[in-house]
Amino acid sequence: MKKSFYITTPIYYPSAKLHIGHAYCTTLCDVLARYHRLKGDDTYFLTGSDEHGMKIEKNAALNNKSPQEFVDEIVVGFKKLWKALDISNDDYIRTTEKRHVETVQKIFSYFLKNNDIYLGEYEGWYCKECEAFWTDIQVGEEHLCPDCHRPVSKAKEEAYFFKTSKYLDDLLKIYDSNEKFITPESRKNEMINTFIKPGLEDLCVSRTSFSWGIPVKENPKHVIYVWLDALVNYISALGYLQKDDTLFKKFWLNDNCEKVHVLGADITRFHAIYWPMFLKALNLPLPNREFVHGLLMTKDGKMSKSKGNTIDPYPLIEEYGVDAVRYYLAREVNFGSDGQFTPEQFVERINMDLANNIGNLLNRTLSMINKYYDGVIPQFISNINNPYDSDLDQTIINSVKEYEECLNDLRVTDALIAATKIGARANKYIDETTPWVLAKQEDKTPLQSVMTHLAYSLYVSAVLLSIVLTRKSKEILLQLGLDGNINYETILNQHILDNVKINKGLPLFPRLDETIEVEKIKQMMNIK
RNA sequence: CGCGGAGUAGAGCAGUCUGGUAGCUCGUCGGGCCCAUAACCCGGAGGUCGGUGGUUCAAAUCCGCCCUCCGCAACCA
Repeated sequence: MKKSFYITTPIYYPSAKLHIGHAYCTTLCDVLARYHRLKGDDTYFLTGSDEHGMKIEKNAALNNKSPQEFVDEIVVGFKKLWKALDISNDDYIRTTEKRHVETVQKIFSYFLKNNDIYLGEYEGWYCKECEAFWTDIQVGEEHLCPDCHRPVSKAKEEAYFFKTSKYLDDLLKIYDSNEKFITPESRKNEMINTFIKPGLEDLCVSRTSFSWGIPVKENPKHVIYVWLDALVNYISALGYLQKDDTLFKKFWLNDNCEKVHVLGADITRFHAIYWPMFLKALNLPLPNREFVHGLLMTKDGKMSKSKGNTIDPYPLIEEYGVDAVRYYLAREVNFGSDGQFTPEQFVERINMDLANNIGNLLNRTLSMINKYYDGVIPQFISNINNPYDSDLDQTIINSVKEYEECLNDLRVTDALIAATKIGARANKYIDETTPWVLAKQEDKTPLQSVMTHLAYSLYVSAVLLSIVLTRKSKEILLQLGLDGNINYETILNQHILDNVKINKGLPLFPRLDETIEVEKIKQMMNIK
């Protein structure tokens, strides 16, 4: 049976402009989605926005707009950024859309009927800012919100609650049975130590203190509180409890479909604890993996408006191209740990991996094919007397294998390291075989094997990197004389370039002058 | 003692689970090559692995204590 793959980003909150940190997360998901499509898996990639809540209501009022107008405008900006970054999402879910609202309401009603949700009066420590209730242990002796450290106060409010106790055993079983359900593992331990061991409270799933939300049908003065609303996007977008639920059946209900949520550490709790419980209560399958990605920070620490150190992805895309930005994001920071954005590293990464390695390899190879073979790649042959040929062949096979293993395990960074090994090996191969010497020999067989090996190495590199270099990979194939279509099935076909007329063009990635470009980027960063 | 992460060559990191000649990328210095985008290839220098005490024949790696930095609380993946 054909494999399928469903991947989601968090749905971003439209209260401010997106910065490179959001681009980071979305790009990683996009790379994974493109990989699975490339491999021929049935793939569905979802992103979207989480548009309800008190903060939106407030911000809209400050701007003299209705909440809907307010979010509509911001969401246009979100979509524009994803387009600029070549994000290949199959759908974009907005929690204010009818399809989502209806699904959430149906789920809420079902939970009510099923006794998973009850109307209670909560008396507890309430943090107004976080819109959250906390336990005695959690607020401590000083009665501070464990989340925002502001003072909390005893509050009583009529509210609906989800009975977490009913599903706690299920949750622990999930953790035990699937080691990779939440990764990195430290995130799972954090959940257990911080929230489960101290005693998990029932989750408050409605609010009466604001109105910008999905109304509870049975009791319209309540709106459904953020997490029951937001998390459901992952299935409402597929048509769950809607007239047309083809996608939901095809992906979510499909045992052969790997379902992956990528998320930030700040929302781990909701994804790791409540989302599995909701799904259990609905008797639905669980996602296979919840991957908590690291933060892309600057030297001043985490990016934030107040620090003035946020980085807008647009100027970077304009100046260096979408391929370079995507490559930087996918390669620089080890997926799962925090990383630092510095202008120096940005420029260095592009120069080393893209200009010097793959770009220069293409340029020097095509020059030689022009010079020695009038621009036509000869038939692929291997020189048995040349140990370097078999070594390069082996490197390619190993790299492809490693690339697949890494991506199957969501390790994007490692996969790219594997992919760029081919270019590095091929550059070395040129020095080892000295084709300019071979060209002077009468027997052209050795030269032929070198040139065809180089061309093929470039072909494989282009295909592997196509999930990141959405445009330049095609460019490589075009310069090699192919039509620019990426096809993974032919990746191990060494004869794909036999007798193809190359079409040498400009350097793929011009080498950047570090001093000048670092200065430029620093200026971009100062335009707060 | 709030929770969590981190301290390894000039920079950024891997290695720590499963103790046993300290590794990668970049920079730097020297050499090579000339097909190429001052690129590519080879070699050298550079680290008492935050500190300290312990376990051990042996510790970056295991255990104890201490120090420093960062994130989780303000619009913020």
